[in-house]
Amino acid sequence: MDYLNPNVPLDYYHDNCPTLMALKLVNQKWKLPILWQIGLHQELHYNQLKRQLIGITNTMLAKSLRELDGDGLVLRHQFDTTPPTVTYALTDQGKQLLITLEGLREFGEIG
Amino acid sequence: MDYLNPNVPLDYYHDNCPTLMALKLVNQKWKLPILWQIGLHQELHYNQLKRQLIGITNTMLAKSLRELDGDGLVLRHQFDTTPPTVTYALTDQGKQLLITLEGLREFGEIG
DNA sequence: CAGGATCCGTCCCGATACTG
DNA sequence: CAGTATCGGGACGGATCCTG
Repeated sequence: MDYLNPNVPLDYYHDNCPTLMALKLVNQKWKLPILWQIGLHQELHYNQLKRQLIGITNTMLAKSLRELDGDGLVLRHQFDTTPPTVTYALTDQGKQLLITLEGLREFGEIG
Repeated sequence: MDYLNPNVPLDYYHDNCPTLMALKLVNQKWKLPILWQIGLHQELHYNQLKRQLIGITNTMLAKSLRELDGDGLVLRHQFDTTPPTVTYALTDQGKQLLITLEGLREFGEIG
């Protein structure tokens, strides 16, 4: 709780504070639901995933998955068949993040 | 981890899932820093708070404080003097939320 | 001292259409 | 099957100025 120094602008912390960095990983509409679904099924194909997430568009799903992959939360497995097959699974980090966020769930239920 | 039902659109969960609700409380640029600062000092005047948060504008600080108050995370104490004096403190919920988010800090440090 | 009002740029997100 | 390309609206955040 000692992240803020009066002489440093906030943007510095947004790029360095671990808590804010962790929050940024899931601060987009579909990211957490995507992580939940993958965690729930261990491994999912792109279209399987899309069917679970009612209302999501290809644009958002593909973009979110790319970012989650880049952030090391999900693992993309591509099989070079025709038609192509891709599956997504959680990394250990992704699993750890979901576990950590369970703490928030209890809070939300109280409030 | 069983929040998502294939037959229900996501917006429903955004308004009902405790985890997403808890996340929404702090999913704005200055909210968490504001909570940290108040928690750090127990109680702060508006301008004291503003001086700690380098770069924040009156618009954002006042708006964030109003919302945090409305969400039950901070407590606004107004003294009808001239000039007016207002102090902000954390509610028990606000304190609890900060404690919970400490879990995220550990995660961010690993990643 | 503690804000409110207004304007404005940016980025998130959705809709639609197309592809190796 | 698993995406990409493009367009557009709306919310979020910042800048500036004003006030009881």
